[in-house]
Formats: sequence, structure tokens, C-alpha cells
Amino acid sequence: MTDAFTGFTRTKYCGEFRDSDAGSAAAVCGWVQRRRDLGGLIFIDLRDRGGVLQLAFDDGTARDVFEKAQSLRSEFVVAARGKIRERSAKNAEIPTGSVELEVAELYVFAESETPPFEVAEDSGVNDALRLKYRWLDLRRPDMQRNLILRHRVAKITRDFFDENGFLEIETPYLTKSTPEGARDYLVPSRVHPGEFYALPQSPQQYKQLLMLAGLDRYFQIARCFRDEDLRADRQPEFTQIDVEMSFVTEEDVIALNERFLERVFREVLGEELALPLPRITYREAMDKYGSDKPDLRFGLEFRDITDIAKTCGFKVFADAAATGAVKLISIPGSADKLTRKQVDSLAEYAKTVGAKGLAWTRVTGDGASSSYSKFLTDAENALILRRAEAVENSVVLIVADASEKACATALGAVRCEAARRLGLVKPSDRALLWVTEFPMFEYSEEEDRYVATHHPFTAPLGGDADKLESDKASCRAKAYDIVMNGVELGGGSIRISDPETQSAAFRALGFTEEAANGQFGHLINAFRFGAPPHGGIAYGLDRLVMLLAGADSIRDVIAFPKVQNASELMLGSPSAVDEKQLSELGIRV
RNA sequence: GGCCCAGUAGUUCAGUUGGUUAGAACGCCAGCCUGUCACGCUGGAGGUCGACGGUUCGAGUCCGUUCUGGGUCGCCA
Repeated sequence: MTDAFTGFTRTKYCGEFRDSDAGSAAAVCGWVQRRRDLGGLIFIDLRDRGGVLQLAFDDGTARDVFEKAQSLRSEFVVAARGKIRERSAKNAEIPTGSVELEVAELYVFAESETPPFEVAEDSGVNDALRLKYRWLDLRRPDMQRNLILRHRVAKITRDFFDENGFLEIETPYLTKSTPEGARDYLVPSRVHPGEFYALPQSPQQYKQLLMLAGLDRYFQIARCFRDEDLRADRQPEFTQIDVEMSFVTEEDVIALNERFLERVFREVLGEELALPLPRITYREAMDKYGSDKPDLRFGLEFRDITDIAKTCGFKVFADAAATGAVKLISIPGSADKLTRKQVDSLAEYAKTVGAKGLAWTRVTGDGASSSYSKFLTDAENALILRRAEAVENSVVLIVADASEKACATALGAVRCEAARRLGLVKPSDRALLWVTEFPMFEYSEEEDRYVATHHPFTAPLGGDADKLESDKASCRAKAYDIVMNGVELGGGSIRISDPETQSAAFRALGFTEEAANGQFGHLINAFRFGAPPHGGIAYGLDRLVMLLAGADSIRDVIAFPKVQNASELMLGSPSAVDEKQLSELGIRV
């Protein structure tokens, strides 16, 4: 039987009681975490957002209250009044472990069926079940900590940018489809049958227009939508911290954002970031780590042996070196941990990330054993091991590919996988850096043309402006990414602010003037009326919170996420709609 | 669209070479228990081995298809 709720005022959250509260009256409410019925003595762990408090019922408890306590089960919603007292047996493991509530009044506001899984930290329950019963999953303390942390990051964001003169301005969610970039989510228009709004992939164009409008400094915590396949760090709707500023250079944007990150780390983790953050260029990142978002929590920098490979007698190396590259990493102190079998397993992994194969040498106390040395001269083998700086107990891993980029990308993935398997990363390690000087363009095999690496409004690097159309492959941009632990946390750029350069950029991307005007006419037009120099950045809030929380997936820092096939298991979206809705929208079945 | 992993009790898992009645822990139910805090003790209930089809004297186990979830490549300006 439950009690009618006629109002109840808690003293404070369960987890907030301490020694100093002993002797005072208290009222608490929450969910039954656990019942320990010792016969003449009952303990209830009561849980709310703030933590857990032990309720005690004993021979001093009124009989009807005691009997009510006997009937409590997991996840019942209850409230209790009584007196906080010091425990006779203390529990040092929990913050409230030295006190308990001596219950005088007990109310049961709701009973509960036995939950499909235990509401507890580290439950290890199947994701699908957790998401179907997300409201139970979110009762778990670790999930509540994550959502609280997310709130704090959002609060710090608003405080920081407000204090630095930024205005929070909302931009539309119903906007216009742009064929560049990710697939759009489309929303049919009832008023304009056959026409569609698009949900924004980011507020990019609006925020630039706000700069043209003279708002000078803007930020927004904005939901963005991309209809692409999901990953552990990618959801179809996600949240950006979107920032744009006028009259700034890259240095201004980077300096301000370093102070923002410093503030987040200090207030959320209690850690001091060493500023300025390290910076490496895109070129250097690709050359040393085979990634534009390198994980710098461990070393294992690449060494290039293309020159040695070119002239060697091993066809696999020589052929790759002729047009591409041969690169290696050397992992010291690993030969005793990476057995022959495990190296083979890494080679299998390498193939899944695009490598043709993985050549290796294990340097042990007994000398070197190698998958390729028999094809090379002693001098060439020695040269490679010297280049690798391979000391005793090292493993050297080599990738050769006729495309330098494919070689670097594959070895980069192997580098991260090897570090993971060898446990080279401590959970507390954090490595933040800026990656700068991104290329303006990337060649897209699929489209057989150059596409914008960042977006078509990114300004070319000072010295590279004349390469916009003449040397697309080597033209670099005033673009920068902030990277943490191998995850792209955010990225931004200085934007093009003069119409001439913008036209050149569109021409470089293969847009005719008509096409450019058709898609971006509003921006091009606006640039003719006095565009201030401007630039900005956007962070993936979900990823930032994920890393700060130490979560493995952004699903763990989003209250109601979607699963890999982009459906939401609790409400069951997407779902079919009835014919009437479709016909109203002018959509034929 | 491709590749990889998982699916057995409410939950997390084990299940040998294909062979008798599919097990454990936790949870749940009942009884006992006055200082527990993962309380303890005793007893009990609980299974379409994801689904369908096939091979076989016999399938949780082998094969095929499919569904669900996860990871990843492509994709993500």
C-alpha cells in the first residue's frame, strides 16, 4: 500500500549528511537501493541524486513503521523523517558512512516491480536493455555523475564566454539543405509540398552572418544533425559548443580557447593545464603519427625508411617505395609482451585498417627474428634497425604501401592498437594539442574532384593564397583542430571575409558561379556589404564530456542516445506515421 | 554497403569431441536472524539456449539464412 503524497520537504540530499548532522532532525526522500533485514533490525540504503543514506529501524522504532520497513523492496519511492545519529558501526567506504537516519516516520509514495537489471554502479548490463529502460539506467550513480558533469561543463561554457563578451544567440533548426558535407536530415514542408527544410549540420553559415551583422562575439550550445553512420563517438544528433569572433587571427582564437579549456579542466577535474598547449602542423601529425588527430599519450613516432626500401631487393618494400612510402614504429620493452602470435594478430588488425600487410622484427636477447630480413642484405637490415633505434626487447612494425597516405594511416591505426594492447596508456593520462595548417582541399576519389577539408569558407594560409586555384594539393588553410587523447574535440578556422577570395575558393572546388550563387548566394551577397575579418571554433560537447568523464562512448554522456542503426529504443523512433500525415505533407507512399 | 565480436534463467556468465535431467553467481520468493552495509543461514521458483531452416539416430554445440546489440572500414565539408 502506498501513501498519498500531500507534500514533503527534504532537509537535503541523502548523500550530503555528515558527522556534524548527528543529533539533528532530518527528512529525506528517494529510491530504495538495498534492504538489509536482520530480523529485529532493518537497514535501508536510500538513494537520490546526491548519494546514499542508511535508514535504520530497530526495537526503538514504532511497530507499524517497522512493519512498513519490512515491506520495502528495491526501487520503491519512499520518504522518511527522523533524527540523524552516529552509527555504532561505521562504514568508511561511503561519504555518509558514519551517520544514519533513525526513522520515526516512513512514507511509501510508490512501489516498484522488480527492475529488469540492478540499479547499481558498473552494472555491466547489455546496452540495448539499458537503453530500453533508460529511466532506470539513468538512476545509476555513474550515469548521474556524467549528466551532472555535462551540466557543469555547459555552465562553465556559458560563464566563460559571457565573461569574455560573447552573446548566446540561437540559430534556426529548420534551415536549408546544402549538398556539401554530411547527409542532411530533411523535414518536409506542409505549406510547400515537395519542398524540404534541412536540420543544421552545424550553425556555420548563421554564425558567420552574425559576425557580418556586427554582433562581434557569439556562442551557442547548439544541437547539430548529421545523417551518417554512428560510432562510439558519433551520434546523429549531437551538441556543439559553437563560437565565432570578429577582428581576430588564429592566435587570438587559440589563446582564448586555451583559457576556456584551462577553466574547464580546473573546475571539472581540478587539474591545471600547462599552457600554451603543444601545436603540431597537419603535415607533421601525418608524418609522425599517421593521423590528423594523434594520440600523444604515448610515443611510438614513425620512422621513414622509404629511402632504404627503394633500393632494396625486397619487392614488397621496393614497389611501395617507388610511388608511396615505407614507415615503421619501434616499440621498446615489448618483445617479451608481444609474442609471435600477438604480432600476427596485430598484422591481421593492420589488414582491417587498409594495410597490405605488416612486416616485423622482434629484437630479443637471442638476437633478431624478422618476417622480412631474409629478403634484405645484412647492411640493409642493420640500417633499418638503426633507423628504428631498436634496442633489445623491442618490436619493430613496418607498413609499406604504394600510397604514402594509406601507409601512414594504416601504421597510425596500428600504432594506437599496439599501445592499447600493451597497456601503454594510463587512465589518468591526458594529452591535448592543436593541429594546425590543415590542407585547404582533399582529393575525393568518389567525386573525382577536390573537396574542402574543413568547409568552403575557410581562409587560406597567408603565403598560400595564390595557390588556391593553381596548386590545390599544397594549399594550406588557417584551420586548426583541438585534439585530446586521439579524439578530435573541436575544430575551427579563420574564415574568408573578402568576396574575391571566396569566389576563388568556390572556383577551386569546381563550383560554377551560378552553382555557388545558388547554394551560398546569401553569404556571397552578404560579403559585399562590409564583412569583418572573423573566425571561430566549434567543440563537440559530447566528446569533451566523454573524455572528462572517462566514458568509452558518448552514449554514456547523453541522456537519451540512439543506437548504431540510429533508432532510439525507449520511445521506438523512428516509426511509421499514418497516411493522413503523409498526404498532408504531400508525400506519396 | 563491407568486415569483426556477442546473443544460454530477471541480470552477468560457464557449458568439454555433437550424447542422460542445461549449470554457477547475483537478483527474486518464503522462513530464521538486533549492527548490517555485496549482511548471514536454510529452502524454493525461474530456461522456446535470439528466430527460422538444414545436417544427424541425436544439436545449446555443426552448416545456412535472418533478427538484435556492440566495434570498425567506407561515410562523417
